[in-house]
Amino acid sequence: MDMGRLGLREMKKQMTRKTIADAALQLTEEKGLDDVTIDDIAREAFVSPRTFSNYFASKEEAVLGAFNLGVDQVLDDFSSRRPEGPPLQTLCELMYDYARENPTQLRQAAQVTALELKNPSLRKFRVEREVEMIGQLSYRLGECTGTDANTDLYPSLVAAAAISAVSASLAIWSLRGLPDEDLPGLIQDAFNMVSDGYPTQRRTRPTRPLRNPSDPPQDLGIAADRP
Amino acid sequence: MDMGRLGLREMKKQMTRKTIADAALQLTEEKGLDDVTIDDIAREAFVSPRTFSNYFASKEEAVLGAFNLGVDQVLDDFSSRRPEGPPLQTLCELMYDYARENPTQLRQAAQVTALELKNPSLRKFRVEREVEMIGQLSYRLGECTGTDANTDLYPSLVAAAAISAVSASLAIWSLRGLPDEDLPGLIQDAFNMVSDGYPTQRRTRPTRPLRNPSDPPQDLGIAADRP
DNA sequence: CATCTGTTTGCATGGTCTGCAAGTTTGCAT
DNA sequence: ATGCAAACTTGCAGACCATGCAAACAGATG
Repeated sequence: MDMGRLGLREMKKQMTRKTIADAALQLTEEKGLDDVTIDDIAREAFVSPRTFSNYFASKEEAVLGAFNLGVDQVLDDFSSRRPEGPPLQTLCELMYDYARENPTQLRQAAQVTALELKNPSLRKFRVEREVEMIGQLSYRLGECTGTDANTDLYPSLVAAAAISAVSASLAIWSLRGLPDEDLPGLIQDAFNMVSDGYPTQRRTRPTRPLRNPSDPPQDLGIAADRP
Repeated sequence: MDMGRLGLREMKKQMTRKTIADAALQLTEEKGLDDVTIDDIAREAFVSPRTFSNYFASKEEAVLGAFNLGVDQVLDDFSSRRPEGPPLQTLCELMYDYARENPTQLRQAAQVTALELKNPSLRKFRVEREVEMIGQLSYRLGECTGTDANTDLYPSLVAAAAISAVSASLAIWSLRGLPDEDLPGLIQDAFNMVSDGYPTQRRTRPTRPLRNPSDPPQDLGIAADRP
């Protein structure tokens, strides 16, 4: 039997996980993470403190668990693609599409930035996740470009550049107050800047318009093949 | 009075700090950080556990404290410079010079990578430091290029690119076994790759020779002004 | 020397993490 | 349905960690 794709057991587990994560997030927003104990979170989520530890290794992981960044999914998409064209361009397209199609998750991701301002202990954990992503992406880039991520600079640098592009876009978007529909444009700008070699002092397109005909974002990647 | 630039009190403090950090490092290499307690480190350093906590907030900080990366110094140098030329080129020059002049400290920095393989809990703390550096650098870049790091992508992206270049160089250098005199070349390669927009599949120059006349590293930054 | 300040230390407290064993729920096959 | 096995929850215990406080101590200063 298939039990609707997922056994009752697994369903409950996912639900418990989400309940705990949400409780952690809510309490953190209320009182600040430093004034929240694992016992508080467990009580709020109707589980024992011991069970909390079965799901998350720390308060911080729980809070971050409330955000399903979904970027992993993009990385999976990238991994399953046939290598064609400059990796940065592919990644930009994937991220751009993802940002347009999943505004909610991206909005959540950007909220982490705000949380971090009031709860600095979260930072370690978020950036560790980012570095983890860079590692995976770097490995995959090595595979599909025929370079060795352990020997060659190329995969690590490209991976780091791509993740920074997204990360920086989210940060700025957050500081701008999360204006609707702005993020995909920011992401494209970031990738363009990266693959153009960081042209000096070119300013980021202001909040609006999203599309500026005189500065077409489609020029992406052309710089990536120049010797 | 000046007491030879530094009072006895301050001298002792620095010495205690270093003693603790060294003890932390040694024990970590012996037994692995997970099997080392703060009490162990304190005993090894002839201080009370309470004093350990006066100096470091955690075991991990203590271990990292044994490495004086000195990159902060480079950032200070950068901050005190008159803005001229593309920032990435300036940063490359500074880092290149620093790498040539301070092989010991760079070697130490690269050793952190090795430590991380056996002690994953260190990672969080190291990358947090890196992100901290990106933040500072980004702020300074905003200042000296007339852009706002809170609004504009440019400063954050350049800062992230520069730090990744160094970080990736160190990682690969470490994996290659820290061959003498290789690092400055790697750093230049990394910065070149960054400021050329990550040309696809260009392979990193092999371990030797350090200087390859047919691939002059002096072409740095020329891509940074192309519109 | 006398005093003032900053450091070390022990102690106490509250919080976190992990293993273990007992009890409960779910999955699955009969 | 019934029963068994695997997985999950929970309480408890033990080790570790972080921090405030106050007393003792040592360097600085005049």
